[in-house]
Amino acid sequence: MRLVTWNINSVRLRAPLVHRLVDEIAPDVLCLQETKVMDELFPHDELAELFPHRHARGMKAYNGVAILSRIPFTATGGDDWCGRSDARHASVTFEGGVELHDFYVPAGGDEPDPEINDKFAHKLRFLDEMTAWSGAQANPEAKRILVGDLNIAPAENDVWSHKQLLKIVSHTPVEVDRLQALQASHDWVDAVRHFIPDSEKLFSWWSYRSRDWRESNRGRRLDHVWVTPALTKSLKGASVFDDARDWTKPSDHAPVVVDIDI
DNA sequence: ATGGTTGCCGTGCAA
Repeated sequence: MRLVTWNINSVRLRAPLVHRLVDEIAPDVLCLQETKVMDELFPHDELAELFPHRHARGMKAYNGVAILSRIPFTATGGDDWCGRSDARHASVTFEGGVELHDFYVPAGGDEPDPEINDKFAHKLRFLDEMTAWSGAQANPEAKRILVGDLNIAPAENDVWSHKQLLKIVSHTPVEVDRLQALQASHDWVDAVRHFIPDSEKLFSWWSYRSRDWRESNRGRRLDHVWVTPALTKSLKGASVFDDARDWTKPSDHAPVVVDIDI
């Protein structure tokens, strides 16, 4: 299974780019975030030929996640978090029992202080709820995959400058601690760092606000693919498809690709 | 220290 996660930043605007993605790297399963469309308006017609199986949870203008697949699923779901119905989680189960969870974690605003920034407080609460959820079902036999835009770049080489980003939301110690607690709660394995060493800079997002994203390369690794230990031996490869960041009218995120024997 | 860009919607807000 070739699994791809991509913050597409409007699935209606960029449905043509999904076609190009399929032409170039042929995902079997594509997990999207920031679809920015309510379910009634999801562009099923444009995507049905590429992905006959689709599960979308969206809302108007903001957030929204979707799982598109060539492989059938046997169940679909998705929870609400922090008491809000803001379409940040979708899940499916494949034959054989492998669960896939697609998340869009709140970005958290600009000010990294939960006392004065409600959006940052929401982000921390969201991560705490995810950790409780993940830990409650932890089981060494379980075959689960967690992907998405987690809006945190945890390691020094997940950002262009560790020192300069320590007080920038997405790389502050308080968020990184929360993400590590989530990861520890089910012994989640980072499928991308499983193949690409920690010593290597690796990013999946580059701001629109730079003249030449590749030349300045001020990126962050915000998009992640994790698997439970029972799936570690099934991992076959991982990469960031940064070519897509150069496409016409690109998303500011690049697709993250993981190959798994399932 | 500042501003830089994008999408959706409606001319502001979130990223």
